[in-house]
Amino acid sequence: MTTILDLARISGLSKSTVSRVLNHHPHVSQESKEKVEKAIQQIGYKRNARGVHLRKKQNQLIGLLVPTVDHPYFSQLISALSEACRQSGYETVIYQSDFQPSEERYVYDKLAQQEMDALVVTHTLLSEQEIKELVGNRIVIICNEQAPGNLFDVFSVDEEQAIFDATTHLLKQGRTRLLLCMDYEQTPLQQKRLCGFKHALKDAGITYSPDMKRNGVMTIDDGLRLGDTLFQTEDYPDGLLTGSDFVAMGLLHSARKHSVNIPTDVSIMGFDNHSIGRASIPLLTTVDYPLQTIAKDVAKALALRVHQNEMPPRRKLYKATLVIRETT
Amino acid sequence: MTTILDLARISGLSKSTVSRVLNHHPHVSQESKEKVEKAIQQIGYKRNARGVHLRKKQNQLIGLLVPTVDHPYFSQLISALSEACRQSGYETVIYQSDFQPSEERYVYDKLAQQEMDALVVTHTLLSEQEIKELVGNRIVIICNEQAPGNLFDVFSVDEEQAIFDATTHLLKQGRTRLLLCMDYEQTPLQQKRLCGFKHALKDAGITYSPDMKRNGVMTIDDGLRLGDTLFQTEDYPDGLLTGSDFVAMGLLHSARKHSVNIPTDVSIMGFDNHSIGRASIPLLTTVDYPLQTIAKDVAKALALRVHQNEMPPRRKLYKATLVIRETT
DNA sequence: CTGTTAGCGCGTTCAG
DNA sequence: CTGAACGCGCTAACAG
Repeated sequence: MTTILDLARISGLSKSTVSRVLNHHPHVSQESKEKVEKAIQQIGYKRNARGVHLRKKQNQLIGLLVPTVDHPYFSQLISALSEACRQSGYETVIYQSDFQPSEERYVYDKLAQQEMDALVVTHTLLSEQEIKELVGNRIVIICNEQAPGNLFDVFSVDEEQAIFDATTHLLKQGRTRLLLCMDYEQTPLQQKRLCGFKHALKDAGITYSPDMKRNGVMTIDDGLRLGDTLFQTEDYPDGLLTGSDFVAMGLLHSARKHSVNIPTDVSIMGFDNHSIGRASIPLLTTVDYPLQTIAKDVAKALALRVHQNEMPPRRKLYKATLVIRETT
Repeated sequence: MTTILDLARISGLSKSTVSRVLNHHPHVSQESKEKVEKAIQQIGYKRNARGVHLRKKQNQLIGLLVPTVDHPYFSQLISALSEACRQSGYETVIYQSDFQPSEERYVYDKLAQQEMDALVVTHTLLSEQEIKELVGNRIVIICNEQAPGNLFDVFSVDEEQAIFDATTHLLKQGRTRLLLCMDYEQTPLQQKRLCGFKHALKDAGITYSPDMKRNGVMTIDDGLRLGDTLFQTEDYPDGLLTGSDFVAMGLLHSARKHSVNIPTDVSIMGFDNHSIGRASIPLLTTVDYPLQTIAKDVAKALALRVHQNEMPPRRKLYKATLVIRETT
């Protein structure tokens, strides 16, 4: 491998002048520039990023913590965030926690060890305090996960309102025996959703009971299984609220298999506004949120903090909207 | 930020002994270990990865080049590859080329500049020679993209055979007016598929004509649009081969909308064996391949080459299998 | 078992 | 406008 020292020798200039040319500094003579350019061509020089990273104490890398990439919600999020970061000059490294706190801690440790300039957290089982303790003064931004925002910037959808609206929509159609499908109940996000759900029920004068929620439902297959359990009984719910369009697709399929008519017998509400909802029969009612906008705001905040991290944490909520189609 | 020099001062040892403790070298006294451990606790030392990377000329980072992450095939691939790499001690940074050669070149340049230890290419518009020219002796592995394998390791599904089998399956059911849906025809992978398609047709005594293929079909919405075009005419094809289960879902939906019966009027073949195919009506016939196995083999090859890159390139083909359900 | 010494490749003062 | 010198934080000979 060749270095800027080789360039210096060949061009007859010093290391520093070569560096200046490489970094397009303003005050270098045209002559020097040309000499260096020629030397670069001559020996096929390639800059060594690792030297730069050490010297500049930056590596233009953003960590992205997700539970799993193989889920339409997270793959959309990764796509948007990754693109937005790249536009701000940062590449994205993916960390999958697989819902394990131990894996999460591992990632925070990587951040503390400066494997990346900042970390975007999209799902966590730890509290802000716990995270803070692990990462110290390094940069963390929380995206679409519920958190108080006392210690870190938080950009997220108002999940409570989203589920409130969705629930209210079902209630207005006369549905009363509702079921809320969640993935991991103990996460703050799911707690918020449960809150919105209870709130809407209360407003409608319906008393909430714990069997109106279901835990561990996240994939198409989960939806299929849940539907098969539900629809083989006689007193299945008449309104199903899911946390993902894919779960809704599973439920829809199962309903049809059991000759349960959608939406006559049961209403189904998706979540995420994935394109699959435009190819389902009947077309899927779902919840949409401004993912692109969120991603851009996160990338902006990231760039800002990398440069200057002494601001107090910010918090921004985004409004979700119902996309009413045929399953409700 | 504290450094190993601080640890050395506090523990009364030298930099090197501290480094040895940190890296769990065999020959260090219990006493030294304890001194260093104590110093670490005392000042809350965290290793600076960037120093290590420069010194070791490695950063335990694997690039993963995909056209887009927001596609079920690629998000599955990323998930599997990312997990397999992590098990080999490598993290994964995602590069989305968005089907732009310019973006691709940008990534190869990053590799040449040692932003990562190696690159896994899952889709490319450049030839092996062109890539080689850009990356020099740095490590590239091609995964599930067709390539001769003269210059790089190639691990991929036998796409030609896969489409040959799928086509033959349709032909055996008496389908004769077939249509092959592809994304970007000019990629080597699509060329291989087209090959398998033609081959099967020839074996059945059917002459291939260019209107038996369709370009630019990749998403659910593409499938919906294509179906709407197809099914509004009278002489639509009676066998549809797709490159993705999602495209198949779009076609399926459109068929139903136009009162075209599946599989009576038209057979539809998916690709990828995504779980969505288990929630479609009718259940989707599709093509399955051993993604986990491929990912593990890629990760192994990666680790091998990082350590010793002087082997000749290897090539391994994996067999795809038909999953026959109800749409054919 | 430990300390000394030398870089890894680069950007950036500070003089001139 | 340019060069000399320094150091980012760490590992790895080599000698003892």
